[in-house]
Amino acid sequence: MARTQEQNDKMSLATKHKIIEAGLSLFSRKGFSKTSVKDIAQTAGISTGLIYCHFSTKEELFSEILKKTIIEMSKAVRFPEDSNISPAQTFARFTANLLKDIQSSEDLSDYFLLITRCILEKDALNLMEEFKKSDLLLFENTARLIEKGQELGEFKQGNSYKMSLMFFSVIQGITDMKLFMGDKYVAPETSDIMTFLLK
Amino acid sequence: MARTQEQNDKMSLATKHKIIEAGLSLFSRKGFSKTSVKDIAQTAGISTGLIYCHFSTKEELFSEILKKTIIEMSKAVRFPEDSNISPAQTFARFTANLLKDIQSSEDLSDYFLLITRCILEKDALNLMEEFKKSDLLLFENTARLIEKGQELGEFKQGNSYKMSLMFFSVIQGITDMKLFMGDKYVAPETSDIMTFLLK
Amino acid sequence: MARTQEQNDKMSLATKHKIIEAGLSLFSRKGFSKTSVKDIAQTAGISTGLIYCHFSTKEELFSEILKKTIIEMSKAVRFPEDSNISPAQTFARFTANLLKDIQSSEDLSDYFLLITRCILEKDALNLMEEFKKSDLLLFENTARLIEKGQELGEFKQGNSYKMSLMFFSVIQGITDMKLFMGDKYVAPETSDIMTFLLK
Amino acid sequence: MARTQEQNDKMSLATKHKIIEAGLSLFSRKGFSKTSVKDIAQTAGISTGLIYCHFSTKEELFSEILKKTIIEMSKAVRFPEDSNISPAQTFARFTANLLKDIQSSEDLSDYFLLITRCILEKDALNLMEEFKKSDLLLFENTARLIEKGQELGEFKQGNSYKMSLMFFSVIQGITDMKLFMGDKYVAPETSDIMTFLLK
DNA sequence: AATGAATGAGATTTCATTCAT
DNA sequence: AATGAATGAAATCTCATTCAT
Repeated sequence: MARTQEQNDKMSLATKHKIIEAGLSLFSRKGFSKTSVKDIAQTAGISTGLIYCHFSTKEELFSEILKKTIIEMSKAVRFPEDSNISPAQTFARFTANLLKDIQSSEDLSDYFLLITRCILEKDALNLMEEFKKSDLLLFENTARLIEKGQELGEFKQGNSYKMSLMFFSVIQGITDMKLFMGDKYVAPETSDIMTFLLK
Repeated sequence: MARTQEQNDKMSLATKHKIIEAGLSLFSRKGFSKTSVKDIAQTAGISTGLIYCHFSTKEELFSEILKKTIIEMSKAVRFPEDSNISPAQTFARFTANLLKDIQSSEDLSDYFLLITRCILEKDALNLMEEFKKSDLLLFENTARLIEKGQELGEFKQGNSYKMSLMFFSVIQGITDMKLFMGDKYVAPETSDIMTFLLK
Repeated sequence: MARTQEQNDKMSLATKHKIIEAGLSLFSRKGFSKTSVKDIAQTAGISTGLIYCHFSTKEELFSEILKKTIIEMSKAVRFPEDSNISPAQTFARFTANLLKDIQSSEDLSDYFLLITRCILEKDALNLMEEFKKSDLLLFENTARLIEKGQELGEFKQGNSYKMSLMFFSVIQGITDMKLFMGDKYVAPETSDIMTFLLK
Repeated sequence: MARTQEQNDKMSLATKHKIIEAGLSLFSRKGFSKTSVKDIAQTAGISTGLIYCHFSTKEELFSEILKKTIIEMSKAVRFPEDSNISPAQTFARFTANLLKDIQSSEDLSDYFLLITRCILEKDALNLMEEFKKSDLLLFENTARLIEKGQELGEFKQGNSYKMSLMFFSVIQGITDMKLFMGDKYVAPETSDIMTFLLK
């Protein structure tokens, strides 16, 4: 008897998930060019060919992972509208989490690494298309959060979009340097980063 | 008639220079993997094989370019001991220059691009070796400059090495984001960056 | 409740038929190499694996389709022994039908296309084996029809087998050229083809 | 000392020639899909990679060979304007040569095989583009030759272009059948083929 | 020193075939 | 019988490196 539709879907999804996990991990650590499809398959514990049942090219796999990454990050910075937590606190928590992640090379830092490492290997323009599809949501969400903080008098005045970009520039830079220097890197404190936002 | 030793040396040096120029330009714009040895030869206006008379592998060529780049940057941040210019002014000038370069994608920004783009593609550990050879001079010079500023009461107190790393992290991040976003990027002002340092 | 033997057989036969239909259509239009087993399954509306319940390899499927095709064509040229229609008329009708089919890319022309396109992609020798199994019936039937025509004084004298081959060569060539040139092809008339047979 | 430009050109040309020779032979005998680039390289006695110094893809190699083939055939059918040989004689010679070639699987027949076998494996439309580039010269040259014959009263009246296509259809068909049947094939005589043209 | 043709190892990709369900 | 996820061998293509001249 054939497997049911449901069973197949579950298998397929599980495999796709394994591939994306392996891809994220390898792309973010080794970059696009130095990560081979074979690598990814081995890490995911499947055959090379199977990857091509789920993604038509290596590029497409990368693209999809990047898209997911941006969405994931976007979620992480989302400001809880009805919450009692102030923008400054949201930022501080997010930043502290990130710094911890960067220090221990986990979760969130993978996302930044992916963007840092891999985007730079590829046509920035092509990737901006991906970004546009995600509507630059991340930067805009963050800008909106900054505006809230400015209204509440927590943050300095200024162009909120520019400040949002500055914030992510700093994070990018820290992620880069950590990757680059490894254990030699002495990470800044949350407060160091908040300096340019807080009054 | 055979060329004299001297003539040969001069030619050889000129060729090597051409290769390094071409390499810096291509590696910083396209990254290590996407730059082929043939590309470099064509840009330098020489034959592919000739590169291997001067460098034994593509890796070595990259390494040498990186080393040169770090030394060059190190020079640019060197604090003029006997000058009348204060550390804060030195930093402000350097930062302003850099931001201008980044905006117009020139000179100094090439160096940062090279580090950002290419280091990340390679084994961070391997490259740290290169760095060690260059003695992490850049970061230490900068740390010393920060110390001077602290003595003069211009800069915040704190671990100067950590602050030095923070400074370069910010610069790295800005270079990345500019490359990534192109014209969409709204660069910060010098003063935004100096916030991290100034009292 | 288990299906009866009979029901199973009927289903099995229906499936096999669907596969052969899909195979004929795709092999004749796209050729052996460019037709994938998955293509055939999709066109037949079944799963890939099911094809292997009915045919052990892609080669075997092709072989079987070819065999059927040759038999089918053989039937089409069969001379109705007891009929009032003369050999010349039989030929003329067959040829006219064929030319019409070729012009509109239908039925009979599929058979010729299959032979033209696909046989050529494969080991001619291997396929001759298939042909032998079909006893070269087609060519011989046709030769016999030519002999009848010769007896009746309708056709030129000559080696009837050779003339039969010549006839099919001409048809093959026309099918090829039509496929190759598409709308640019100006097909010959029935009479043009009959020239070499008729007195 | 480096090789001179001339030496390099000679080497390069010799290699390209070897590749084209090997390609023509293999493509015409085995078809496009079943001929691997490795095959061609081995037949040409060179490394696989070297083929890609001369042709950017397998498709391009095939295309170039096809173009050459069409030109070559076009030359073979060219009517010598000022000659004493009549169109009928030109045709008869060409046809006789071709039949001989087909029988012994040589030279000219390779060209027809290439067209027959390989064109059919590929997008007819794509290849028509190639043909258009060659201006369908072959068919038109032949049509012109037929017109001469008609003026001289040697050939039947009728649309010369259509007759030209018919002629090549017959040749194609014969080449196909010969390939298909091998030694079992009994080829027609020159006169059988001329029937279509002669009064 | 200089050339660029040539090599060959390794990457991506395709697809006939198998297999667990 | 039926499914389609999974495999793995083989194909195309790239490119750092070598080598004859």
